[in-house]
Amino acid sequence: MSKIQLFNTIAKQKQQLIPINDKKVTLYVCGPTVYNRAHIGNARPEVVFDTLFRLLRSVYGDDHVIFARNITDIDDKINAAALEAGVDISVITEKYTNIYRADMALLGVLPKTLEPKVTEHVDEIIALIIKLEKDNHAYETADGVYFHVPSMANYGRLSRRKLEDMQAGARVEIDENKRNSADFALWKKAKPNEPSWDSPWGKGRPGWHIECSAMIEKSLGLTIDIHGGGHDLIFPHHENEIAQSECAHNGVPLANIWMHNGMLNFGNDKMSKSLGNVLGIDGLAEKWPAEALRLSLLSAHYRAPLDWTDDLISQNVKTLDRAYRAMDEIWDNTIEPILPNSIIEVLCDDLNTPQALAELSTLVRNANKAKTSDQKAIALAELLGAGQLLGILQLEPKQWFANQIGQKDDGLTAHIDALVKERVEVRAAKNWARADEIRDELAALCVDVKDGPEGSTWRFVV
RNA sequence: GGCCUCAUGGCGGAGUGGUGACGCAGCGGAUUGCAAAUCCGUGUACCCCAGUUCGAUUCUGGGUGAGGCCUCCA
Repeated sequence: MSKIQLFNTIAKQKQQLIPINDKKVTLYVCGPTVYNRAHIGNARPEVVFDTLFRLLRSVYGDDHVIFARNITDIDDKINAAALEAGVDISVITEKYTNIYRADMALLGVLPKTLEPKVTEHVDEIIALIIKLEKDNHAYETADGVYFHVPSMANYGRLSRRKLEDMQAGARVEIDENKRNSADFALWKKAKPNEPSWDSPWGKGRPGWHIECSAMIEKSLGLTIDIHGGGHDLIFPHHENEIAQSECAHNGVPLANIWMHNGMLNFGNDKMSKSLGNVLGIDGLAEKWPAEALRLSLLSAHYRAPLDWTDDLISQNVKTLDRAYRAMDEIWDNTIEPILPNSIIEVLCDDLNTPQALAELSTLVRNANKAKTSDQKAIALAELLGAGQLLGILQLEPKQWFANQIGQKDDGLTAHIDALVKERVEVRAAKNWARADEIRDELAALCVDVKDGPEGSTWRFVV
């Protein structure tokens, strides 16, 4: 069995993944708050951890990996959106949950094993808070229940922060309700007309961090193998998850390996709604093949920041085009995928996707050089397997090329066939002028003709 | 102010204590009626200054530059 090395944020180095139970490898990634559409930045952790999921499944078996990603469906921003639209929060959350799932499916992200929601775990959240309060890690105030950070001796392990340092640089306003400025809300008491749930502290709703602690405990156990999310979640979100869970569980670690993906950069400007440069997945997918968006997200190592540019996407469209062209030449829909060891090996080294793409280009070259039917069958099988691991190259090549210029009607295809047929005839008559003229006409239709000893073939190009 | 990343050719982007992947673009060749595609070959790079070392892009220290977090933003 392949050994998987992963960079553990908490240890600041690569460590071998040793599952607590290799028949039940557990992975949890923080998911979206469903109050609007997802942008491409939200997609990076989805695509990165989906690739990890695919690798884990290939190593431990499809049925032995449990991947949970939550849906946060209780939140101030959801309340605001619901209030503005004059509807119940469930209308907002259901709408955007469905859109989110559809967007991720577009990017080749596999469905999760579990998709816990906050609204379905309010009881567990309350139980956890009661436990923390009983053990003097939490206290009630006029507006809620807070976790008392100084009650945890080793708080700050993940983000390497010291309580004193944080207070020195604290920019948060002093909250008279809190005993310490670092304390954070476990439960917020409801203001009039806010959506709320009953609790021992009256009507209210959970704080931000507690949901993940409760959902992990219920769905996956006290300690999970891998916990992932964006780099920006290290503090305070993951730090606080650790605090809540470990204080409630007598110090039992919440996760053995913490993984964090780097942020996407957008030129000089941070993507923000006020700048109007938020790149939605739906908008990008109208302009580019979704598969190229996924490949672009995998083109840099997951921990590195990634500059998101049109040029990057365009380059990855070319990469896919080349791979599909190679597959098209040796296509046989009876071939079953073979997972190439070269790809598995580099992915096992902290998910080195750029190196995997280098291996992929070798596979493409092998496919182009394949002469015998055996060579072709193996080359195609390995390309399919590489695609399966990376979540790309899952279309039939013909479909990819057809998608490049949208839906084709039969009339156009017939027209192209006729032109190509005429061209074959004039070429046979060595009427090169007319042949070139027809090629120009075809080029205008985004059609590329290839002349070979056995006639001419054509395909759509970008 | 505190914590954390990063710095590789025209561009993107891996990796390594000793000939510096891979892709795109460029160039040469094969192939082609000419092309396209494909194959073969090829030039150009490791931020600066010290130190360790026979030897550093790779390790250590310092500097400079960029980014992230410290604000319920993936």
